[in-house]
Amino acid sequence: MPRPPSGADTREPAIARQDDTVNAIPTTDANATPTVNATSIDADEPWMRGLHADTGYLLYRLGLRSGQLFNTSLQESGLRLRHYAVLRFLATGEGALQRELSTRLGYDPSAIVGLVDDLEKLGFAERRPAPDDRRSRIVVLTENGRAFLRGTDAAGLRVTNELLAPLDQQERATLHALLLRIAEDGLN
Amino acid sequence: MPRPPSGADTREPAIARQDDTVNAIPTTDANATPTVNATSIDADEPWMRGLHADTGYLLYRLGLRSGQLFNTSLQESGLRLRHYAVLRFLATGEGALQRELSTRLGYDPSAIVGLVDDLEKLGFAERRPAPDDRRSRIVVLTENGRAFLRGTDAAGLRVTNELLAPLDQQERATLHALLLRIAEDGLN
DNA sequence: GAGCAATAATTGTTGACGTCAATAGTTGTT
DNA sequence: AACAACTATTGACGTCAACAATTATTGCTC
Repeated sequence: MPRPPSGADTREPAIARQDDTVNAIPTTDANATPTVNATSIDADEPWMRGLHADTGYLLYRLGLRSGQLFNTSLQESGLRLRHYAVLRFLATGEGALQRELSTRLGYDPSAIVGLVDDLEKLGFAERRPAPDDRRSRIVVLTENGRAFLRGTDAAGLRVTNELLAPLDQQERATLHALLLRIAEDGLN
Repeated sequence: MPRPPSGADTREPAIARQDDTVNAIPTTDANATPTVNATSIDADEPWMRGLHADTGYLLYRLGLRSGQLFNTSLQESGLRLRHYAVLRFLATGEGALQRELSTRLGYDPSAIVGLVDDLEKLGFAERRPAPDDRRSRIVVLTENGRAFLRGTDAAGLRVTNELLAPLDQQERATLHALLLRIAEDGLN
């Protein structure tokens, strides 16, 4: 049983397709690669461009690397990137419902449960009953959690620095701005 | 036994406490949060910035989204992003050793095995014995594989377009250039 | 020319992760 | 009082990355 990549992701994430620029195809494929030689068939055929020609793939790959860097930098603290994300989110406000964490961070509600469990176990966060709705729990940072964030802030910056090493300050700023535009688009 | 954040990715199972910075007590939180009020403590403290202030985290998150988009766009073909990556890599050259695929694409050798298995099963690629080293296998694109790439190229472009929707052509170019610089740094 | 370290492909295992379905407790509405 | 919608939670399934171990093979060395 190989790997029939059957259903997985989900239902139609509202793919707003737009062929606007798809039409703008090269049209320069004169040589139809008769034989399979030519050590490096330069990208005169769109479908044989290198992967790095694709911004989407670059994002995918750099995202992986970024996540890995974050995780290794966090590993001695016993947390993972997702815990860190929750902590950082909690630090921006005044505590949040688990539901809120789920939608804002993009994690499944069932994932939030485990993450908050871990954070609670480490004393970095607490669940408190919501006063107005007994179904909800409000998750708040503890003083320990704040201290932890203070302590790992430098490490976080170091990771970002390492990742963006080849860029100067100016370029980092524009990169960040561009990424932010994309991220906010999808209501992340 | 929910999820003790113990050993996972690598060694260092230790939960590891860190008192180092715990001593570095606030100094600016005059109000020791006696209650849980104070609607929004503005980001005058670096460690309570929003997550989106971190380029690394943005990359991580957008990488996820990019991967998902790619996968959903590919799912009807029975392949996943990683298969597509292999195909695209094969298309750039003249076939490759599995070892080569592993190092260049950044996947574990054991992952390559399954990927090539699937591609072979679909008739998109073939394993051939390497003439000079009987340990190695050379993986080559079949004509079917080429046809498949031609067919899905438009879909790939559509995905990238959707992802980068909020950016105009100029901005996409600079984003791509910046990402490429980063990617090539780590020898991807 | 027989041993021996290194290497390529492979198998198997483990933990993290995303998705989905189901359930119990709760809320608001009718 | 009944019912639909919602929150947190549990459990299951499949994908995926990271490793360890194994087999076949190579190249080196003594």
